[in-house]
Amino acid sequence: MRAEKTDTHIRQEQIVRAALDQINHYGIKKLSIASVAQGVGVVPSAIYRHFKSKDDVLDAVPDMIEGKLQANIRLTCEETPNPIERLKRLMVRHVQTIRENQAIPRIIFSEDLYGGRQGRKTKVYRIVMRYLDQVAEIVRQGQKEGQIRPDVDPEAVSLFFLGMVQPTGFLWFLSDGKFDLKKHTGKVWQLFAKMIRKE
Amino acid sequence: MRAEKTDTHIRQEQIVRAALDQINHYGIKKLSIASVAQGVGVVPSAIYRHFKSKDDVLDAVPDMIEGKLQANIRLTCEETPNPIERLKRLMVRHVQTIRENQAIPRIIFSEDLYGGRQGRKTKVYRIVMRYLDQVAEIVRQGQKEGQIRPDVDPEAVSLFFLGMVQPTGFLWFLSDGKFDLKKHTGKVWQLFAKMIRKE
DNA sequence: TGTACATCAGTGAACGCGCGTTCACTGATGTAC
DNA sequence: TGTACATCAGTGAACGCGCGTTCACTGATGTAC
Repeated sequence: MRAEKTDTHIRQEQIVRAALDQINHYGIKKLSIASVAQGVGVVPSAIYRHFKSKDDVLDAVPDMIEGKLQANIRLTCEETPNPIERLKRLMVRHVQTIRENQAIPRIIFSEDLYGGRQGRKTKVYRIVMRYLDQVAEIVRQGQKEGQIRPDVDPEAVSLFFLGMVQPTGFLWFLSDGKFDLKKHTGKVWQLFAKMIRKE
Repeated sequence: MRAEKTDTHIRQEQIVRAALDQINHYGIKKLSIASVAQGVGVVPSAIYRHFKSKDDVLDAVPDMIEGKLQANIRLTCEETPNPIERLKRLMVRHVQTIRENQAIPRIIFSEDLYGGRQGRKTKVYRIVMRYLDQVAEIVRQGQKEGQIRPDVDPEAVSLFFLGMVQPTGFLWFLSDGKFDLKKHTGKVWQLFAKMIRKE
């Protein structure tokens, strides 16, 4: 059966999305041009109409991840102006995003991403640093408004923010979902809030 | 040239060590029976005298990692009885270990480890949880001795301990060493100590 | 002390599978006249 | 409105490479007699 002819811009997005899906469900190791093609509903060689190589497909994946991170920040900031509340909701969103997209840790830590091509590491580094900067900015805002202790270093806090989210997500992944995410993020958040909140 | 005939127990250790080395230098993706064999100084097929398959070689790697983590705990506890000092030194050691063995994050997050075989995930989960328990135990000790605030949850603190170390190591890896590990772990430790120390 | 044999690690050639990639061809869609 | 042609996405067969794994053979070491 012949697949419907579709504009290359649309196909490109479908392909990247299919790649992300494949990674979510089966992991990077199983990601092949064949499986991506099947996800899209075309024959493997058709992929090469839209991307020059598998590496080119992988190149597009971090951009999609950045999109999700940035959306989380935007949505959170629209939701509430309160800095501490922002941090809390951003954490919940972040955990939720990881939960829905196991692909994110899988990709971000994967060799298949970094081994293949120069510069991808730098790209991901930039994405993470940007995210951390935005978190630090929220912290500074909170200090200016007097809700967050002025004697804590915003950069360090942003690292801790990541440190709140990364290990829990990791353990959740390792345990195949048995690690109680809600309970542990709750506990960790309490401690985090205690650390930064001005009494 | 024929390699010297060597006892299988010794060879097995050499092989696992060589695998770890390969991963440290070139990443998991490049880990092949051929490269491991070269590291050991034998011909690829010789590996099969000592391991049934590549998967069996990979199975042995997490044990070696656990050995390093446990050694860190042991050495630290021998060095000082002070709980807060223990945590600090354990952090330094942990970061140092990651620095020397990029293989550890590379393996722990890798699909090549989990994709291959059932149960390896569980094994790593157990290793990490054990480590966290030991950290939590140090925290409890500190609470008993009155140096650590009694109102913080030891489990949450142990997660934060991991959260102090994991993201920094990750960023260091991503940035190819440009991320200033010493400076940032210093900052993060200060914040961590402030959080748990009883005034 | 010497001989015969068993054991076992090392070797290199070969196999087979998965998979990324190429290529000539097909057929649908849009466009010029 | 109809015809000819260009464009471009989809197809399937085939190629080639990397790599894990097998296997028959080699040769060193240890052991029994």
